[in-house]
Amino acid sequence: MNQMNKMDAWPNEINLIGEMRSALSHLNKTEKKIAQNILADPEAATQKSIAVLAKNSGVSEPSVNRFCKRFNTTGFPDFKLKLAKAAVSGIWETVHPVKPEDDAGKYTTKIINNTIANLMAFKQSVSYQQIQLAVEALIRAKRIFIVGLGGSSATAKDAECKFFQSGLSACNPVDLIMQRMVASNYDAGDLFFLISQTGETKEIIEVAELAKLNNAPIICLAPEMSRLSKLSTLKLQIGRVNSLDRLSFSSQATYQVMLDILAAGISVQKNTTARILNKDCFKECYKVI
Amino acid sequence: MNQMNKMDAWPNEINLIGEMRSALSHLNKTEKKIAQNILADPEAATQKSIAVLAKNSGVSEPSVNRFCKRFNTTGFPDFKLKLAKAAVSGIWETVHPVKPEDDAGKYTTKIINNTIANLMAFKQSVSYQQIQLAVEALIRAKRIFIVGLGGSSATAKDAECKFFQSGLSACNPVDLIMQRMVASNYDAGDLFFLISQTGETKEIIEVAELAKLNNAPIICLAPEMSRLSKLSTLKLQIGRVNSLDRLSFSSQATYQVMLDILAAGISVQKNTTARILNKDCFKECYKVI
DNA sequence: CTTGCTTTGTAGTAAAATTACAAAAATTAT
DNA sequence: ATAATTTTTGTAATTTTACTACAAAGCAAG
Repeated sequence: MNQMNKMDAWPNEINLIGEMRSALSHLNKTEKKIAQNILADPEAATQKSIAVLAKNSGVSEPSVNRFCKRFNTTGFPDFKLKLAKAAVSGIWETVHPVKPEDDAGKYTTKIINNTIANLMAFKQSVSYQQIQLAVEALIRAKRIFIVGLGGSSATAKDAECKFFQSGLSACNPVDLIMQRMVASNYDAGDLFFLISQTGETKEIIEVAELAKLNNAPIICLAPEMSRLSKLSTLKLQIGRVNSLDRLSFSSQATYQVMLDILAAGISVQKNTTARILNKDCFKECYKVI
Repeated sequence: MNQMNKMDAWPNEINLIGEMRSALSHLNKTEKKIAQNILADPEAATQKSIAVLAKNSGVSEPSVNRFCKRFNTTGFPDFKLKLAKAAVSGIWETVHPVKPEDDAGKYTTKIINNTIANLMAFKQSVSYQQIQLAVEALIRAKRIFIVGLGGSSATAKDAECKFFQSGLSACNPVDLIMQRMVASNYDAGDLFFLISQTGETKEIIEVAELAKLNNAPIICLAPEMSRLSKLSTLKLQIGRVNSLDRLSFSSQATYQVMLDILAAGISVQKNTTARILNKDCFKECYKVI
């Protein structure tokens, strides 16, 4: 329980640098001076006294103190502590773009950090209620049809596998004609689970429209405000990726984590004891088919 | 580079808690009191003043100060800073299991935090050199055959998609007979990319053995020391999951991130300008087929 | 048991951070 | 445009915190 509280408190502490960065535009002149001075080398800032930092930033000591308190810290020492934690975690910005001159060490670190940053953002934006509703709907459904195209086809396959392992009847039609067939032949108890990273792909929207014509329930895993999202009964929204640069973005992992969460929810809700992933289990699964 | 140096400097700073623990037996009475008090809850210790910590430990303030200096710190504040860093890194090692009584908020938080913890651990254990070698091998290959079964089938599909988008010739045979066919008909320039979360599944090891018989190069994405790993030419090793409990583990996301890293590496290496993920790109991709 | 060494604590000092308040800047109303 | 009000920033004093010098206590060897 103590552990739990610690876990809830952790990301905010770790992301202090990220918070400063994103707050930068809303800060006034004096605050901006301080923020920029710290962000220039956060690691070094943790070694400075308030007097030195104030002088370097060209402001007074109380200004630095007030600045610290604005970022949910009790004062300068507490701020430095949290800054040190943030510096260690390495998650400085929301997105570190991969550059052509990066070596293996650099792009590896960047991709991992970006993924973590995305997950942290996701954690803050995610709606537990929507997850709860989705879990209930998935369990209630007699058949679940999962559709994802292009980059999301792997995610769809993953969903099929995870839902199936949780004891649900999940099916992932891969070809377009099959998808349309399924969507047009809605039967009571069917549920559509549509996945799209853009939420705007023509073909998946067609599937959604067909399903909607038959008043079929649709759960979507898509960015908020997207066309697919608007067509859906229940929206599991994931923040739109900031950049379209394929090298840097790593939101797909977030989609996969959402599936992990749903699978966990299903198992918890069904009071299923955790299933062990071994050969016996596999045999058992395949027997059902 | 700055990033790099910081990472090199890590262990000494981060291991303060470990250092204290291992030094415990060589410490005298007073020092031991202090160490035990700090180790009981390092996180809490970072919030205390030297006076409080001294009183709690039943020693005087200068004793605490001297204690700090013994651990290569300039004094108490510096010690606290390093302690905080160490405490943060410790969180990454912890995996919190999902429990049947957890509500949506709790299991969601746990799954996300576990995934982040896995990624942090991955970041520390990953070999840049192996990634570099894998990227080079992938680019050199004329044809890449990707195989993943069960839970890894989605990851394999994902790999196919990502490699293909990076301009490589990737193919993901899904049925077993096709996989064996491909493995038995090795041609110069072929490369096998085998994915397994256990590294022990019989069917994928068969594929690896067939490929090995033909002296085909094999890159594997599997836990270290697994049978699959031993059969491979180049090993992209991902730490084995601590627990087999399917509810809690979330290492699959780590596999996906590894693919993101490889895709980034391929693009960087090929000096490809980042490809924009839009309809035009898709059309272009399909033309190649 | 006393001498010399090490360890620990006390008291005083220095440094660092915070608060209270006043001055300056910015905003609003006249 | 200017006076009044609010907000922001800095100065100075206070308080808290950490450190140092030195003395006392504990311990070991002669």
